[in-house]
Amino acid sequence: MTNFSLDDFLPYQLAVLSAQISNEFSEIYSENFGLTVPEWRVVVHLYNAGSVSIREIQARVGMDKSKVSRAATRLNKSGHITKETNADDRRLLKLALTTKGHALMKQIIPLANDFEDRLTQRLGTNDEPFRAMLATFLKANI
Amino acid sequence: MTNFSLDDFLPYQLAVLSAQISNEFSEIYSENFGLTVPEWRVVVHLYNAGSVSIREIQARVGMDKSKVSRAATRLNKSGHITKETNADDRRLLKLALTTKGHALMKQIIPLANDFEDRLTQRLGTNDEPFRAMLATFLKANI
DNA sequence: ACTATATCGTTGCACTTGCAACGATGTCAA
DNA sequence: TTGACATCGTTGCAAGTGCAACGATATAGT
Repeated sequence: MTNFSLDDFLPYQLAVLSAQISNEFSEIYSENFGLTVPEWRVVVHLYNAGSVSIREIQARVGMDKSKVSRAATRLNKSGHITKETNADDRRLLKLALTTKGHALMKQIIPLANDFEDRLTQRLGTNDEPFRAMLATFLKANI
Repeated sequence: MTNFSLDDFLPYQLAVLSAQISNEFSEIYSENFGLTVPEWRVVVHLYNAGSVSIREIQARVGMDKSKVSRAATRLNKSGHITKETNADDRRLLKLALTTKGHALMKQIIPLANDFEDRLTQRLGTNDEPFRAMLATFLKANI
């Protein structure tokens, strides 16, 4: 009789932990600002990267282009981002934050940092090595 | 101007890593045995726990009861598990692996262990502390 | 210039998901 | 026993998902 424990299985552990933390944080930007996870990711990337295409966001934050496209449509309708075609290559879009979108980020960032701080406290002294390993693992796999 | 890097944000890192590893592993049981993630979790838990209710699986593997219910229906139709009502409390079901379901697990477990070994190799010497922290974090949060 | 090929963002489709509502069953107090 | 309430598993529904196909645009070879 072969043994197998789901609790000790790394893919399962990661899925549970990731879902839990993601839900905790998404409550913050969902309840306060009505954002979904894909919308949050798009907005953050635009905040950092300025004016970029759908394709670049897709490659950068690991979401299917249809997901990015629909998130961008919603954000555009809600007035948080602009969508214009790139004159140099008219297949591409140029997405960018509006003033309203920028103001939104200014509000969310402190909340995100607070959340991150609370996570750090939960990890205690293990925080630094944990993050180091996460970074290493991510770098090796992407 | 406030700064914020998605790459260093723990919820994002965990989501990306978890999705990637989960996809890698799900290819194994999806392509070889046609299982979905919820089905895989149900089958594993039945393999470990014997005869249990939907409710217990829900609590144990962190899935909504409707998700467990639908996975159980599919597994029942494919002949991998049995569904009978619990005589002591007829609100409850008793789910259990069939011979076919058991044989399936016997095939998958070695593949799962192989996958876990390859993950361990990828983590290298960081494997043990990484898992220790994961376990601690999970225990503190569930 | 013209044709074949590639890339971009959108959309249709089938499927999954979470949530609420439901019927069925059990519990407990009056 | 009866009635109020709780719990179990299923199902309807709206929303989200990945994937493939599509039109529009760009590129490269001839």
